Amino acid sequence: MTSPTGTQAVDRAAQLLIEVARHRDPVSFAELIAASGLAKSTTSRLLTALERNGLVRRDLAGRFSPGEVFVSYAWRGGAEADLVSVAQPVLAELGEETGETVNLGVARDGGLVEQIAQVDSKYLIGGTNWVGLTVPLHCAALGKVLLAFGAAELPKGRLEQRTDRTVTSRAALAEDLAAVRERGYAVTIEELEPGLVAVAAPVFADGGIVVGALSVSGPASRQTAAAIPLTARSCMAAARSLSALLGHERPVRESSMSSSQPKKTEEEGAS
Amino acid sequence: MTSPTGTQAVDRAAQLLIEVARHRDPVSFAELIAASGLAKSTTSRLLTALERNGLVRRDLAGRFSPGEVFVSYAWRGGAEADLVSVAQPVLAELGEETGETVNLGVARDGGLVEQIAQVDSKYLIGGTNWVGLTVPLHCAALGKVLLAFGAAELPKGRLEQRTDRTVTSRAALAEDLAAVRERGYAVTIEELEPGLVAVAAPVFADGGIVVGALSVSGPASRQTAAAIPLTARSCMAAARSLSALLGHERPVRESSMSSSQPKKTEEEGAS
DNA sequence: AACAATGTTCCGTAGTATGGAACTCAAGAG
DNA sequence: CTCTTGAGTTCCATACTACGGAACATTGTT
Repeated sequence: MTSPTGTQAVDRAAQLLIEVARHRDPVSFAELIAASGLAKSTTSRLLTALERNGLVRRDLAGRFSPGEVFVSYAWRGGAEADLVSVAQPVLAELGEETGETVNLGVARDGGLVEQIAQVDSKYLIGGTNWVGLTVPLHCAALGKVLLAFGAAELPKGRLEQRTDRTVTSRAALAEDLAAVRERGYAVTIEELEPGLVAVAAPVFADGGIVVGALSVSGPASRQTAAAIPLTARSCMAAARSLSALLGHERPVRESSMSSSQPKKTEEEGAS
Repeated sequence: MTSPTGTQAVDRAAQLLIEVARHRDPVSFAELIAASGLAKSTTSRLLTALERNGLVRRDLAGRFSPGEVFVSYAWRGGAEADLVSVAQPVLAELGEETGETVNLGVARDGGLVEQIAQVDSKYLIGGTNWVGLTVPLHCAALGKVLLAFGAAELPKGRLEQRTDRTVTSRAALAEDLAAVRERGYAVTIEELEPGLVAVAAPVFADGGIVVGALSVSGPASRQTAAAIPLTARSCMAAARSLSALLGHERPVRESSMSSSQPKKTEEEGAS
């Protein structure tokens, strides 16, 4: 199927590396041979090369885990920085489409969600800059998505009553979250701040893990009951395309590069 | 062990991948050519292969960042799981050596430190199981190390007074942290719980980032003023070897990638 | 002690990766 | 508008590199 020439060794090594990186637990040499279908000697040589370069590590029992390169990438928060930069064009497009304030949020410990990227509303009445701001999970659309899809956990203790519409009963919230899972998006109507309505949808990474959420927020005057489903549709579509960029349910890769790729005449924000 | 034979292509691809993973920002094709000293065509072929396998990603401007494989590893917390398993033997040895309770801790948001691995004391009077437990940063040895080395931040608000020896003044704590940086280890004497003394040292990952801390805790009766420096020495040694396993200050890896290296098979020290 | 299982090294050969050059595409310059 | 320049990909003959079977180490098992 995939027969791009001139990279057999690299492709094989990459497959071994992926096999190691995907598994939650260390992988044995034998499993790697089985998974790759390569000769023992070849596998050994490739793994030694990967190990020498710090891409895999071998434990005392001879099993393999991802190496220092992965570890340091993960610890220095590379994935989050990456998320922001990969997300930027998607946010921009969603902002363009809805005209409202768009945010990307991730879970923080302590029952909070932090907005890590934003595109400002096109209207004069819109959100201020929320980047870096953390808000409670239970009263934010972003937070509800993260809760609903298991990317965050409610803290113990009472749920803060931000407005008179904030849901503070855990039972009521649980129902709400079930609805979120079913619909695929969350809505908060004046639960965080009077007059503020937000819609959010989950962003998945390769492996189906929810890593964040995408939200569209606007004043209740614009985001009426009638408008919300439309906003939600756009938001979900954007979240899906972002997920795709992160490798979630990755589209079938072109087996041959010969077929011309669909041209991207997408103009990027001038800068 | 260092006999790079039969893996030229994989080594080159690995170096390209590392170059991409190390940089905080996307790397351009031209930079990669310069850094690797490879021919354009070769570089292009290798990068295409890495991209096809999801190890690197190419943005709209054609620059490279780490791919989905890295992203999903990082998001599912692979690094932390890895830390625990890599650390286990080191903890065990430190426990053997000191006889006291040994813990590995990492920073959590909200001014807390969580113990993620433990080796129990050999004595009857020792720690209970603290894995999963979180404690405030300012009154734990682990926490002080994380604070001193920039792996955690103090929360706003008052610092909880756990015992009458807990340091609750931010100024006093700052001095304490300066001392920690200088000595290379932190000590808490009955600051978290009466009768409990702990010593902790930082664990670094590749890149010099502090990812966690290693602690030895015991009753004040055993960890006397005289014993503490000795315990600290062991603790620091263990932390250093754990850091080494994570790639910190790893033995000289040719400064970057050796440029202008025509095709001479360099004879690195005789095999 | 002999065996079994697991992983590494050897080595001749086949076939794969290599890099210069040609080519494509896009963006400025004239 | 055409010409030029730069960035990146594809092509292709060559020869060097990676391949894999088998021998060789190294441990663990009966």
